[in-house]
Amino acid sequence: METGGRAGGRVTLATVASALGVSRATVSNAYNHPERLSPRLRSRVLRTAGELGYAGPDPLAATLSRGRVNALGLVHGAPMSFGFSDPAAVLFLQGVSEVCEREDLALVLIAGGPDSAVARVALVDAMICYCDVPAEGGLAAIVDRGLPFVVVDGPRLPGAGHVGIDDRGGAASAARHLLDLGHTRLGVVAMPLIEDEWEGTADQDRQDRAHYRASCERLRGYREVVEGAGHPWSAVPVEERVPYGRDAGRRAAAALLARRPRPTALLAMSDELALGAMAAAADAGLSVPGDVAIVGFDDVPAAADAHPALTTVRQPHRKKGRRAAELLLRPGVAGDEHRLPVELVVRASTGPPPGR
Amino acid sequence: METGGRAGGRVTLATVASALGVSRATVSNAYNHPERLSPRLRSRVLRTAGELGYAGPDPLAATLSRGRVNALGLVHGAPMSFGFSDPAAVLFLQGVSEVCEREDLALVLIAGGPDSAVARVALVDAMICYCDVPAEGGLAAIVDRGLPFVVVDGPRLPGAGHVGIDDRGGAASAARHLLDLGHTRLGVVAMPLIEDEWEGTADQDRQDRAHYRASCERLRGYREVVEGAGHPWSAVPVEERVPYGRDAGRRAAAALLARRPRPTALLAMSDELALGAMAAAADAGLSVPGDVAIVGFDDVPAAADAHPALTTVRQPHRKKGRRAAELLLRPGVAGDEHRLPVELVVRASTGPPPGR
DNA sequence: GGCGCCTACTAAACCGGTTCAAACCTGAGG
DNA sequence: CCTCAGGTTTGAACCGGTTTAGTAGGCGCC
Repeated sequence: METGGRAGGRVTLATVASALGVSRATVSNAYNHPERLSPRLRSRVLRTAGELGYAGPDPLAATLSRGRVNALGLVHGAPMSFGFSDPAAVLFLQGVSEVCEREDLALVLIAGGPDSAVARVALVDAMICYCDVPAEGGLAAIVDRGLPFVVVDGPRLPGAGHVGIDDRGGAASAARHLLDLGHTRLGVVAMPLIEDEWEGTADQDRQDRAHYRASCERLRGYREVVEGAGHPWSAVPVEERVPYGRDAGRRAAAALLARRPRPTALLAMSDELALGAMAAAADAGLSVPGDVAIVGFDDVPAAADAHPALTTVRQPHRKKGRRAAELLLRPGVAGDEHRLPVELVVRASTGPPPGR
Repeated sequence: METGGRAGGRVTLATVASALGVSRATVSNAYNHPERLSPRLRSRVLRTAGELGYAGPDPLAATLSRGRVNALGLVHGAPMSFGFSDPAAVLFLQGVSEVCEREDLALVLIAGGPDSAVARVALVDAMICYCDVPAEGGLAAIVDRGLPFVVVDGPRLPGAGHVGIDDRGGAASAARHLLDLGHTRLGVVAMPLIEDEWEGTADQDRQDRAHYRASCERLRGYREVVEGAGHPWSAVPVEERVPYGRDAGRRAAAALLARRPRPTALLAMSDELALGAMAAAADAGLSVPGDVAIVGFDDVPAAADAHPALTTVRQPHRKKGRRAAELLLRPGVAGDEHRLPVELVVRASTGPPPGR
């Protein structure tokens, strides 16, 4: 029976082996290669193990021998709890976890970015970097460990897989939609451009120094369309707030809507920001899309449920998660690039500018 | 010249040691106990390691020696992706991850329940069981491994920590709120009671066989109040749907609202179900709370954002997550029970019954 | 000059398994 | 009687580190 601490140390495979007078290899085989044992001996081994309170080979030791952990790592940027507060991230996680589940893998969440102490020692076979990766080798710890990895939404790195979307094209389609409706006074509700926690109106210099790839690309998409239509980009205010949640969107939009002349349309870099912007419009007593049109990015579930339903750029978050995980399971496929499609989804939050 | 290391082989601590003509212990110390080395030798070790492409001690091997993984396991019930689609679960995860982050631990997500292959071999120091645990030893795999664990919202198990809420009391306060408003014809939008994927109106027999602890308790809370007020429980239809998402709530509520006489108030066992029920009310052309009052359970963020804002029972999801994780960090505290408070939050989705 | 003490380093045991080549049976075929 | 085949079982190397007890040498102290 199981009593508390058994004197004489822990019960290991060796304990069982010597209790039976067989070799350790045999006990190991009883668990891992039943067919190599006579059924009779095998059942003796298992019974004795049971009596001794041996729960089977220690996973850690087995892992060391085998060299395979059966776990995928997922590296988040700063606050990990953040990864859960962003609906887009949650969808991504869902996608990753679907694959993990199908393949019987554990999913190891790692906070603090790719250079954190945790990332350096986490027990995984491969890593997914779902965080903004500074192009100049912020991944040293992971690369040095020799782990295969894929970068999501980040820069394309040699030797690593890559999954992303056409951020620029998606942003461009959002901007084009507004211009097509006749808007000329636009404002941008921006995600952070640089990791300095700064808030305010990002001038051209700051925009040029933008670091985060997704922010960069989306900004560039907006800009290309605006300038392509013959409007000066300098007339489009870019309000940056941190972090990138709903409240940030609300504050950024409040600032934009307080401008005179007031923008007639807002380009938000994410749905969360857009949803915050809708709240800001309500705060200001403005109707959407009557007084101000708002378009988001992501198409999270809340976008369709919003009042009015949010026009946005759909990207396949779950599929991104699945693809990232699958990339790591097929050896040799790392190095591949996967760019998933985006699509403008026109709903009720956009319409022609007032007075037109 | 690398006489010590075998050509073609991997660079290990031994490779570095023999390249330098020092012992392995010394190299190990260079990384783990710098103060035990002369600075000069240490820098020689580090430099040589760098030249040889040695990235530092292998985390897996180090873990085997040390006996500590620095990771917490989180066991989910069936589809893990589910854990992410339920907003309450996401909040819980956030709580757990906050602690993990603070303590520099990885968070290992494990699908398939506590008896899955993954749970059996996952590399963790302790487990959080965030899934419905059959009271009769469905946790054998984890118990056998000797891992400390806490059960969340499940049965109280000997030797394990426990975190939960007063489900019965919370449910009771919701029911009492409706009765106080004057409602007499109630309906229950239920989470699954038994793990058989069944759908329909749960009769008394099925209610008695209910397995899932939270469902049981909430049901009992409703019932006690209803009967305490002198109404027959048999007159209260309990509609069970699976899974426990918004769509399930919508279908269950549709069935309830199609009854004649129609219930004037719905008790939903979760906010997701309640939100689905609100959609069903809209489908039926009924106003909330004018024609039908709806009360949820959980107080997820979407509850406050709903139209009308949802009356519900608040439970501290994040705190539950934090508490569960913290319980595992303090040795010897396992075995403790933590019952967190709930609180009725009255919003706009409840009011007096029509014609009163 | 003997003694204790400190620093810098090492040898060897240990963590708990997996695996591969070789040894050991046992029975069939020649 | 010998050989060969085939299924069982084992010895020993290996996975890649950490750690403890202990040694060698240098130094101050009386």
